[in-house]
Amino acid sequence: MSSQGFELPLRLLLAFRVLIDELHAELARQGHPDIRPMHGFVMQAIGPAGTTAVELGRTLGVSKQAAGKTIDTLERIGYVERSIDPHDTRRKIARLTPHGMDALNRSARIFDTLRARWAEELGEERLHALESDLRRMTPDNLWRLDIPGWFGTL
Amino acid sequence: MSSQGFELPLRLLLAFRVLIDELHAELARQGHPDIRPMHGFVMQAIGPAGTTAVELGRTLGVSKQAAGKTIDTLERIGYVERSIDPHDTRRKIARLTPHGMDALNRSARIFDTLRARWAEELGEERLHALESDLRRMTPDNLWRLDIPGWFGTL
DNA sequence: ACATGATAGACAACCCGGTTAACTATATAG
DNA sequence: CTATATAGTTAACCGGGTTGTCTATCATGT
Repeated sequence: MSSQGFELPLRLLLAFRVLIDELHAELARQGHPDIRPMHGFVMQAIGPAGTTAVELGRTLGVSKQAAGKTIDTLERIGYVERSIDPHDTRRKIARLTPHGMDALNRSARIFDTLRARWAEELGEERLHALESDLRRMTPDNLWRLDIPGWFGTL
Repeated sequence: MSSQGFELPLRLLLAFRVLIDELHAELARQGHPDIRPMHGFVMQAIGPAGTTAVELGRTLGVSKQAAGKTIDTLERIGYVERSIDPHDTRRKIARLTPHGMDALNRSARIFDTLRARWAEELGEERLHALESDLRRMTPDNLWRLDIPGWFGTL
């Protein structure tokens, strides 16, 4: 009895949170104290070419309003800037500022070093197997989960 | 470049969400459509003996007010009931109702079958290795993470 | 050239799960 | 008996979501 089944999902969440927490501790040390856990993923989704609220909402699987709000806050704290699309004055393209790109680059590097620590701890083979197993059990598209509000709410 | 480092945390989150989503789809089919993703974990934390808001807050690592609110909603939807502690009339002990215990038991069974599906897909050895690796990389205490608000916010 | 329909964005009201601060009521220790 | 600690409640707020409604612009067909 006692259902060890709870163990698996909890460990997955915990592992995620541990990585995210270490990332943000390090990001804070490196000059990005204001950034919030999802901002890195959002900026990753914005990409180098920039995007609009509607597009961002589609790729993240949230409403355009939610995406718009997130862009608002990223703009407010200086990680994103908006400009109107000259070809379609309805559209406002959100692009990463240098500060935003810096955060994204640092996030990537920090994640890489965290992964390296895991590789050290578990061995590269074990870690590789873990990643491959996780890929097997999760959808192809990392972003679009088709679970409403999967971002931000348990 | 291109930092495969994002892959690991995202896959962990995704895997968690996939399990949670399947759990709640099945729970809804089995007569618990109103339950929310964290409620299962909260009820697990409440335990068979019941608990108070302050205690629950401590074990979950959230404020007593947050714990109290969660108990409020669980009470409203009929999964928990409160009664004053005769030995200390300040305390209100929240206990699972039969409906709540039913949800908890079903959750445990569903998680077990989901885990079994993973074992089928990956092989018991691989899954075991995965669980053991996750344990290696995460804190001992599954509940108390000491990340403020780790529940519910990315 | 113009009416019509689709699309982008903004705004409001709300939900959920968190936070801190301030308060009441009870218990306990000196 | 007083002082302090504790349990619970309430209120105001935040971050990230939702839906609904509205305006402005674009694109298309007659």
